[in-house]
Amino acid sequence: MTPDEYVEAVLALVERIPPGRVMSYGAVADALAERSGRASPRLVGSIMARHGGGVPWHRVVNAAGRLPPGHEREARARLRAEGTPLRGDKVDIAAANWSPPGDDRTR
DNA sequence: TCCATGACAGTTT
DNA sequence: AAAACTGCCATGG
Repeated sequence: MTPDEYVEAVLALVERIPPGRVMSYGAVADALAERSGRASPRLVGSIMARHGGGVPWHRVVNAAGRLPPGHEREARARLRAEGTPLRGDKVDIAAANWSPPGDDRTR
């Protein structure tokens, strides 16, 4: 799989995240690992930083529910507008965690 | 080609 | 419970 397609797959998955829900970078990487065979949370993060400009990146947070550095304010505002379960300035992962349809592991 | 860096995660101290 | 350390894989210099 070429890097470009990998990026495309990540963006596609992020776009599929329904409003009010979020996914951790690790979850995205894991879901993608089944198709690409290789993935790491860092990669997803890097990809989002470089190509995340056209997708709801605010629906992707790190495992701690922490918002991306430099965009915390914006992400917080958007998440709150979408009804995402927020715990202070973080996302309530336990309640907002989402997995893509077709992924049997969490089902 | 090798070294350093990065919207992260999981484990151990 | 919080902080620090190590592991991950691809990209940039």
